Amino acid sequence: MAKVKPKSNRVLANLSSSDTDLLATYLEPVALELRQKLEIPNKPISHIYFVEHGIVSVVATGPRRQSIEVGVIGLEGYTGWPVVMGGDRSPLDTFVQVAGHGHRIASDDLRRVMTLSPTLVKVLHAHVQVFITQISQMALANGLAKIEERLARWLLMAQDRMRSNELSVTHEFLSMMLAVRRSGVTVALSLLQSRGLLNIKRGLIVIIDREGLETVAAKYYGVAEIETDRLLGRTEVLAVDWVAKV
Amino acid sequence: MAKVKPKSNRVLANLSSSDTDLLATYLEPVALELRQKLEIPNKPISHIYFVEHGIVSVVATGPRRQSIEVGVIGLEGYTGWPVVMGGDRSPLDTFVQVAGHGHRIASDDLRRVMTLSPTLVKVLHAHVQVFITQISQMALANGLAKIEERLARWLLMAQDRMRSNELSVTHEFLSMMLAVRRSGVTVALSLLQSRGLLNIKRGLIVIIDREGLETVAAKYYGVAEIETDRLLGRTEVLAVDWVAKV
DNA sequence: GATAGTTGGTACGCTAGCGAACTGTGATTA
DNA sequence: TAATCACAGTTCGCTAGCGTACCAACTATC
Repeated sequence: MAKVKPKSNRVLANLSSSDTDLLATYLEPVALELRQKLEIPNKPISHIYFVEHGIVSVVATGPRRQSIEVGVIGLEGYTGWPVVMGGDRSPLDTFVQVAGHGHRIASDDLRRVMTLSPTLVKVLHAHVQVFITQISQMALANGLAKIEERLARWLLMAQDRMRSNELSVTHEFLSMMLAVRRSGVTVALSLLQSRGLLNIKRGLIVIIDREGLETVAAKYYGVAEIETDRLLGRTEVLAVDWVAKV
Repeated sequence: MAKVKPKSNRVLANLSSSDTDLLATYLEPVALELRQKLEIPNKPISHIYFVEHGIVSVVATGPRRQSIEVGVIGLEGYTGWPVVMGGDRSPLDTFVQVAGHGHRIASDDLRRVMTLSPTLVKVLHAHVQVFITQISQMALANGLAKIEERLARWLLMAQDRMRSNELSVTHEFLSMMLAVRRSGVTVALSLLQSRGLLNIKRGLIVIIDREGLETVAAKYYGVAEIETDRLLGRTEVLAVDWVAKV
């Protein structure tokens, strides 16, 4: 059987080789299709997805059918934290925001494997800590930041995960994630462009001045990222994503 | 040694009797003084506090020294989730918002005890799930709700934890928790009072019509509470708080 | 009972962001 | 090549909430 040893996912990259082998038996490579739903609110979670490329959004829905993004998962993490915490569901939506690929494991398999390896559990828990920090920063930004600040923050977080200056997203889409008007996004983006921080193309945003964006995003960006580096290591990109293993 | 078997805390109430005994050795009763800091951002957490009476606030700080509440802990939970998750700190502030009492355990003791009892860990994890849900609902409310809705939500959550219709809080204090103007709180409270949902006294808010408040708070309130009941049991008040144990 | 401090009510002009609409423009398909 | 459609830019009047300030009322203290 040709097993795969994925290394671009920072959680998987932190596993010992024996834990990697243990998981590898159950991990299954998957494509992450745009808009694919990985979890349905209040329904049992079938699989845990370790993202290697692409972005997954975790979204909460309020009254009036409005939704807002509360968390983002990319190559630094995995979906399905309730399973890791002994549960099987959450009230949140989870879907693919930027198509990509990754590996997944069935919830039951993960539950079984977790009982076998405390060191594996430790690494999985590290990302839960990161994720809690990220949500709390999202609560902070949603409550206090202006649109342009939240936008800068979003772009930085997306760039971190995509490892690319070019982000294929529409204003319409961003307006849904931030829960603001579409034209509000257009105005804020124009502002950032006029300051030379990025270039707007149709359906594409090109980041030119990352440091400038960080200045705009102020302290709304960075806290969760420091936690990620602290808990999952400063794994600064691994160019080689896949290593075949016979 | 006179050990105490606290029952008003919903996490402790969910423990098996052997886990209760295990913890009891290390648990120490503590008063929770108003404004007492239980955790300092980015510093090691010394103790985990199981709240039995009172309210603890978890707060994130942004640029311009502004802060906003991202979570609340009362008799349904405990502070110090990073320790349970294998860490030792978080970037968040944690302090006593309404004075009360509880039990605490040193972080190192908890770490040790957790290695001895998987069933204990399971119960501790249940509250982490609840807490994540709560923060995500906070991110939702901060992003989409109006002041009066957030206020109604806050009052309901406080009432749940204090088990009382009377809440001793000032408008000034509420304005800090919600990160809005003090006078914004006054106006919103007046509105709620004019609808007959509550009475405003100096330094005191008396809830008259809880259901009315729930209507105002709409879907911003309730999701986290359902999770709490689901994961920690519908422990509807235990009038007797303390059971002495020789 | 006088005084000082805390808390709450109100008002003013201002800004960010809203909802709704209309227009332009690049991309795609017929 | 024309028609269509998704996407982006802009405008209008409007609302929620802001910052600031001032004053009233209650509380505590001397």
